[in-house]
Amino acid sequence: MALEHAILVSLLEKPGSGYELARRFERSIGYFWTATHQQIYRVLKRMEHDGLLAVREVAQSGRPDKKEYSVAGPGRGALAAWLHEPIEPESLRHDLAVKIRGAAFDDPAALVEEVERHHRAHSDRLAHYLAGERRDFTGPAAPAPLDAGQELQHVVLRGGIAYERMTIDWLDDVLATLRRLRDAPAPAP
Amino acid sequence: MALEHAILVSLLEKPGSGYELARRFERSIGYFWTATHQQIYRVLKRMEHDGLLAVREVAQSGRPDKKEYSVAGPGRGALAAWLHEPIEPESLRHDLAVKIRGAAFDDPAALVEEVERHHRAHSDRLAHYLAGERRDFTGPAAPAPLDAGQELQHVVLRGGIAYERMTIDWLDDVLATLRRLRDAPAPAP
DNA sequence: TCCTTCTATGCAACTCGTTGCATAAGGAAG
DNA sequence: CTTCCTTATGCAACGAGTTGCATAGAAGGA
Repeated sequence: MALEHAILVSLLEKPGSGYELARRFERSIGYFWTATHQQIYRVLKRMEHDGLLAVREVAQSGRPDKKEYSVAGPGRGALAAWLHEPIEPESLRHDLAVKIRGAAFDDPAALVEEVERHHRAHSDRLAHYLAGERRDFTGPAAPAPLDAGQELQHVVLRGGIAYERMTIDWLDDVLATLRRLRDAPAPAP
Repeated sequence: MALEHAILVSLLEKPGSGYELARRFERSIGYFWTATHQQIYRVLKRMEHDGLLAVREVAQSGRPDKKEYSVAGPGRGALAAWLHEPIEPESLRHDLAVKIRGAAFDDPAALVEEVERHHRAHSDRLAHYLAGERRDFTGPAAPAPLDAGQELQHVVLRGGIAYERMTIDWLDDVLATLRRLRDAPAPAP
């Protein structure tokens, strides 16, 4: 049910349509929770039916009409209730780690290219996060002082930055290990 | 389909029953991929039906019989094929981050306890990983030199250790931010 | 003696999430 | 003029994952 809560937070930060939410889930909020537009539309419909959200039909010129969703009173209540109940520390789902352990039963060197691809992807994300941090929080165009909401968004973004930095360092470690296994003769078991 | 591959890797490392796999998914492999016993039993059945796995009924004394699964030829092939096809860099699902952003619309201070709980859980996991590293890879009882499979298991474990260290540092940052927001008067928007 | 825990497997019902497809109007590129 | 991209919403089918429950023998503690 965490998608519901992510939607509530995003709509509290700024009301918007399903389409707009889907795009936010490719950026910002999506760094910590992903969803496709299908899922978002379905959940929005259910949440509106349950009275958590209010809809407003917005006619637009030059583009299709949209339904703008905003959080209703019970939606705020549902979010508050969730915030006060404890959640389990998340567990990772890291398929690359599975692949690396699997490489022992195949050719470890064949993974080098794949790991390099991931390395580039994480470097790109890091650059993107750092640009966002300068733009919204630490650069000259950023508001000062920050309000509570911005402070919290910033600390979450710092988590994303720390995650990408850690991952990049680890992928360097993985690459060094794969290359060592490729170049060194395998020791007898 | 990544659960299939995680199961293949785990069974190649050591054949075992569904029950044993479920316990491995609470430790070792489960640090990077989680699954309940229901899912494991269902997927094992399907994989056996598809010819990826072989089963052997093992009678035991003093406990129920078990079905020991091992990887069949086509299973090895399926794993190799997966290893050679590129996968998308994973995206996080971090509900605590959603909660932190949501705290802007509730009481940020109310999250302190929850974040401290997560801090303790991650510290415990880190201690657990470090103990495993000493036992299997760096301590006096560890084999030397390590073979390729052990080197790869070690680099994956180093990733888990780096992740926990990074998370603990970030949670310290989160706690400092929450306490600052609690103690400082909110600046006018 | 009863109650719980451990080993071991499984069904049924449900929600969550993905993939493929469909529609429809406007604008930009070729 | 056609093709592609963007905005905007949605259905249908499937696969992934969770939750609750059931069974059953052996061991161990209250």
